[in-house]
Amino acid sequence: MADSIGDGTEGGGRVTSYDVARLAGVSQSAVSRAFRDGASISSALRARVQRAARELGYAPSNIARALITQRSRLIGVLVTETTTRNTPDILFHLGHEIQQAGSRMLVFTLAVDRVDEDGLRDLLSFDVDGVIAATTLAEDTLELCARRGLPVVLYNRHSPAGQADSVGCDSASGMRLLAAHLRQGGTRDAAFLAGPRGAPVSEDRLAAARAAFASCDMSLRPAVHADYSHASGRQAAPGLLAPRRRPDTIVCANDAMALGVIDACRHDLGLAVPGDVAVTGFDDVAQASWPAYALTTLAQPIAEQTRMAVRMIVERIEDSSPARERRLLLPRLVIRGSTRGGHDGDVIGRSGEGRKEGSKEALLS
Amino acid sequence: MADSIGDGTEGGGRVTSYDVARLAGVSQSAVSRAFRDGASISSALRARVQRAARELGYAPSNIARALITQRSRLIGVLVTETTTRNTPDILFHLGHEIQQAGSRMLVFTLAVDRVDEDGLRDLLSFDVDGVIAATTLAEDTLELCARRGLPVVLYNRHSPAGQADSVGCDSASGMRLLAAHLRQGGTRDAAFLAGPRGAPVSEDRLAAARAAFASCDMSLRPAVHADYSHASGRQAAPGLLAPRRRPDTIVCANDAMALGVIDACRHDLGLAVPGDVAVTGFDDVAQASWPAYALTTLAQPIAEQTRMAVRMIVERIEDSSPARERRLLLPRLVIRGSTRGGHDGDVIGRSGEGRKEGSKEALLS
DNA sequence: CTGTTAGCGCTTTCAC
DNA sequence: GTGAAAGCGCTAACAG
Repeated sequence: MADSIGDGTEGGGRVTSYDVARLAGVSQSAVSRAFRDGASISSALRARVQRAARELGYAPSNIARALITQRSRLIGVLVTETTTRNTPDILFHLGHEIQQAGSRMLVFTLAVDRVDEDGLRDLLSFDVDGVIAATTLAEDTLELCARRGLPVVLYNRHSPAGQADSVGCDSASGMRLLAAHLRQGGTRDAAFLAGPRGAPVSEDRLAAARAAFASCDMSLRPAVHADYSHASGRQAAPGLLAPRRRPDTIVCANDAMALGVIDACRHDLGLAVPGDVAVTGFDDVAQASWPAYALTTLAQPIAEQTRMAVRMIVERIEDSSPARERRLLLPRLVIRGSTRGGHDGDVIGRSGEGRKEGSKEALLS
Repeated sequence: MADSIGDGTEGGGRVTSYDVARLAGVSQSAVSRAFRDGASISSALRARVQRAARELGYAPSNIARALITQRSRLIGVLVTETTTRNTPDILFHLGHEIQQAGSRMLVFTLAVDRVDEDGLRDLLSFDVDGVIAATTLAEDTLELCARRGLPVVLYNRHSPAGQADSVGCDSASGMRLLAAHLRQGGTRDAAFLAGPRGAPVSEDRLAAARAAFASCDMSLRPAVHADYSHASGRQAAPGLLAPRRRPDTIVCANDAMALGVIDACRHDLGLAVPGDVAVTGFDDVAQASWPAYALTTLAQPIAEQTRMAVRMIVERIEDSSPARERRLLLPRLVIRGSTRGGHDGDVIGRSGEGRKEGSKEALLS
């Protein structure tokens, strides 16, 4: 019985639509149509072709198809090592969503957060249909993409000049939630542990924190910079918490650093969290919920954000209209044991759609 | 000055080698040769072509090239959600190494650890040059791949029938190191927390532990199964540690579960680690070294293993000889605070190349 | 609904 | 070292 792929005897090259056509006694077009839904072909013919195809173990070549359709079904995903390491869920969900959309994720991991012309050429060279970038892209690079007709969606950053669509997390509203919570817990003197200087996500969160704290009449010291990693957070802690003038709260730009700070407090400095110092993060990575840390943090709605990013890129690929929009989803405040006050496990705010801006769109909220 | 990609005026379609040829006043072949190193072309001509190319922002299409060369420069990487979540470093390093090798990683994330014929067809359809699979592939599926001429390298598992190359971690030698260490620390009665029933990595590690413990005259209770996650480890702990007949040591099949067990001990059950119970893991993920856990574990040499996997797949792609080999790299025992005895921070064993088996190769060690 | 024809963007003989 | 022509595996008009 002809039951499986590759019953064809030889061990050699690719099985082509031509082979299938011959075996089924039909034209190549028939084979082509049999493998594309919505094509006008009788179900009888389709069945015949399918049978011949599975007998030979035929699978249409995406590459050949791409050459003619101008759609590779490849989505380029740009990430830094930092993202891969500290927020692996982003990559995971992106892959999942892209797969759902019938495409595949081609991962470009950048050692440094900077895409130059070579990088762009690389992307173009692999014929990706679109790019989702969780990395920094200079405005002129974005312009080149636009000129090339290569859709780009920025993840957790945006193009001030509106040269690309973007989806991000509304840190402003998140930080307002956090500031209110901290205030209630008695925070008087908070320090901010930022990511690398100039890192968009960190800058955004820092600015948001500053604004939120100001409007709550709380002080926020000048930011100290680390590199987003647990180790760097742990390392920055002694300086941040010098006995002389120790802050009562440390707000971190991401969870990994916050976890490092907590470890430093308890294991290096002999400080109790949240007794001596409260610590907060941002992202809500898996480890934040582990009882050893119980980190109060703002949950970046990764599932929603990635879903949105993929939706946007798919739309742009189909549309290619140059309309640019910026979507901001709302983070939730997840209160756990690393801060004072509130009930452990409380979740404040609803994640999901927040604001939507764009050349064509009005502000929603 | 013609300094950057896309100075070409229009915003339209792709720039082809034909366009470049016309601008440079040469043939298409010349353009082709200018972009392939080792092609016979004068440096003068090459320079002229390059200039025209960058003026137009031309980048050769990998797809068109692939169609003729039969090399897509795409490596399919098969992973389960579990791997992505619990050992993100594998994916990260794989991507890194593949990129180094001049190819790109096409990620296929599987919801369940099982590749069937459809999955295979999918892979073939995307014209990957080869596959690195950190997932279960049935022997007959492997045979189909072989028949198709699709090279496959198995990661952390192997084909008993030798139908694919593989690279893994020598858990047997690792467990011997661990058993010796535990014995020294006074372990008398150890339990094993395994991953899902039938999961190859877990089965392998369990068998290795059993053998190692036996040869040290230590007992190892029948395995309890969880699902590799922190949550599942935490959940399994109460059963594992029932007061009646509590084991003095829990050996876990991976770090994530071990971390969950530690959390359960300290926060749910009021047990001290390692005072009341010692806990060990496997993998040495980032969190294992965080002071809140200080998990004694066997370090899977991910960097070496992924490098080896990529080297092997590249060789097979170039060679296509059907020789199959199995490589086992050595894990290191990293002693930290979750076990008794030994000095915190001690590292036992050298990671790196261990055994190498294969139809053509002799056993090395 | 089905087959025939042309051609996607590139590389590769083969002449020169 | 360089150009002309053919063709990779498929889809997209176009007839019938």
